[in-house]
Parts: sequence; C-alpha cells; structure tokens
Amino acid sequence: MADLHSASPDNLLRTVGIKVTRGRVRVIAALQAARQPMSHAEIGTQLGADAAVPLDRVTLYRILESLVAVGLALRAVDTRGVFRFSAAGTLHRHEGHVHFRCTDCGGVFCLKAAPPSPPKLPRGFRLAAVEFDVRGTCAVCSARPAA
Amino acid sequence: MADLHSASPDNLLRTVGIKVTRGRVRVIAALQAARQPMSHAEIGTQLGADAAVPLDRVTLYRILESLVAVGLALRAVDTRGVFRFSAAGTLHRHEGHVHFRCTDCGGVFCLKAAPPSPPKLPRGFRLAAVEFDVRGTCAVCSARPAA
DNA sequence: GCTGCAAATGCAACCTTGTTGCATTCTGAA
DNA sequence: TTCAGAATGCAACAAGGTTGCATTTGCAGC
Repeated sequence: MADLHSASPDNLLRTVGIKVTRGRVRVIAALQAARQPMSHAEIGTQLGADAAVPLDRVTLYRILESLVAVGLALRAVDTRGVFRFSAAGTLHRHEGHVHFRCTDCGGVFCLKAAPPSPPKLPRGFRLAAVEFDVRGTCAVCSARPAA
Repeated sequence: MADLHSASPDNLLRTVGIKVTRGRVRVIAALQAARQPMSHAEIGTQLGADAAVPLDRVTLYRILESLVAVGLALRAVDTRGVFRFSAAGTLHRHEGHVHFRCTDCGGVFCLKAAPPSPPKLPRGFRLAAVEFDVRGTCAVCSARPAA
C-alpha cells in the first residue's frame, strides 16, 4: 500500500478511486508539504500565491471534504473553532487505531495503541461507530511557549 | 470556596467579585442544570423559552466571556467548531464513563461502561483529556421508521 | 479519437457563529 | 440618594462554512 506522504497526488487519487483534477492535486501537494495542519484560509492563500489561477473558495471546501471522505486528509478543530486539515499518515483505514488530537494546532497523530472494544449498549441501541479520541498538546506545541 | 454546583448563582457571582445581574444568574442556573456542555445557541434558546424576556445574543456572549474569565464557566470547542460552555467543576462528572451519541436525534446518553485507560503517548506529548465516543442510533430512533 | 454522463467546478447568495462600537440602563459602594 | 463604572441592548460587521444551480471536465465505453 502506498505511503500517503511520498506517493504522488495523482496516484493517491487514483488509488482511492476519485477523479484526478488539478485542484485536488494542488491541495494534496500543499497538505503533504505542510508541517502543521492548515486551515482552509491558509491553503487558499498558499494556492493563490503559487499559481496564476486561484482556487475557488467553495471548491476548496468541497475538495477538502472529498479528501476527508476518502481518507486522504484528516480534519480537526483548533482552539478558535476553525477546521484544520492535514494529509493522512497512512492509507489504511483509520479504524484500527487511536488518534491524538492536539488542541493547540489541531494536528492529528496516529497512535500505535489498539482501540478498546465497544461497551455493552442498552436494549434497542444500535452501534454505528466507535471513536477513541485522546486530546492534549503535541510535542511541537508543548515545546513552544504559550502565546 | 463554595461548591460550584450547589451554591446559588448569586453567591457564586459575589464570591468572585463581579456584579450580580439577572442575565448572569440565569446563565449560571442554566449551565448548572445542564447535563452536557451547552452551545451559545442552546443557552439562548433555553433562556428564551424559560422567560418572557429573552437575553440579547451579544449580551449572552459577553456574559459567557465574563464567566469564563472569572473561572465560573469552562469553554471548549466541539467537533463542529462551535464553542460549548459548562459550569466549572462539572467536568469530573463526565470522566468516569462513556458517552453514546445518537446520530439521528443528537441525544447523548451516559453508558455504564468504564472508559479505557489512555494509551502511551510519544515523547513530548501532553495528555489533556480522553474521550471515548460511541455513535449510533438510540432505542427511540431505532424503533422509529426511517424518515 | 469521439461521445455521453456523472463528477467536479465556479459563482452568487445565504446561514451561523462570533465580534466591535456606542448609547442606555443598572449595580452597588459611598 | 447619588453616581461612576460595569453591564446591557441594538446595529452593524467579519469570518467561516454551506447550498443551489449552471457550466465545465475527467474518464469510461465505444
């Protein structure tokens, strides 16, 4: 399985089976190059500066949405309530392990730990998904002095 | 220091040294009565329904801001990027168990199961909170035929 | 290399959440 | 009772995010 950081955007898109468009390729490249999760505004600004043809605001939202849907990107919320996106670490589904979410930068990190088994539900309840979220401050943000 | 849950809103406000106003009293009462952190919109709706005189939107923001500033309320961001507020000290109530979120009606139910222990973190990471969210359909919504 | 269709895009308008400025009202101490 | 400063209400604004719809484009099938 391809590594999401070294693989080319084109191949990634083909692998997951969604159309290869210029916008998606540029967004994936930007996310791969970023060291920190980026907000929608940051991605838009960077793409606008990099290319003669800026990407439409709404299209960017929809591209990010589609990337999150197929697992190529991760979405988190920072302390100001703004969505931040990052390239997914690996191509395998994000069901088999646990996420650490940095409440400062919005980064999502995949932990090695196995997720716990779902608890017993009351009668009539139907289980759809289990999410084990660990929150705190990542190494980079911990080292940085508080703003 | 008085218990933040049993103490009357009036006393709490006097204790921290800010003015006792009708708006603040109502907001604290609502937060104390809530079982879950409430969004600004939820508080506004509830106060509007409870009283003949609804609280101004901006005033509610400022009341919440002042309560957070003096430590009577806590502010967090939910997964949709919306601020949620809770009476200070209520958080410990929700640490000892697991939540089930109904994706249909949005209801939150507290399960009896004990939450799993937090996994080992990489070097430099700081743990703040662990959230074990189970999602699905609650008994009522499961019984009801799909819309 | 065409063709057709679903998917993706661009544009405009809109909604929600949160903030700022300013005039008015109210709290609480003197 | 008085009154200064804090709190409130109203209007307007800003940022982030979503929806509807017409147009363009990727790509599968021929």
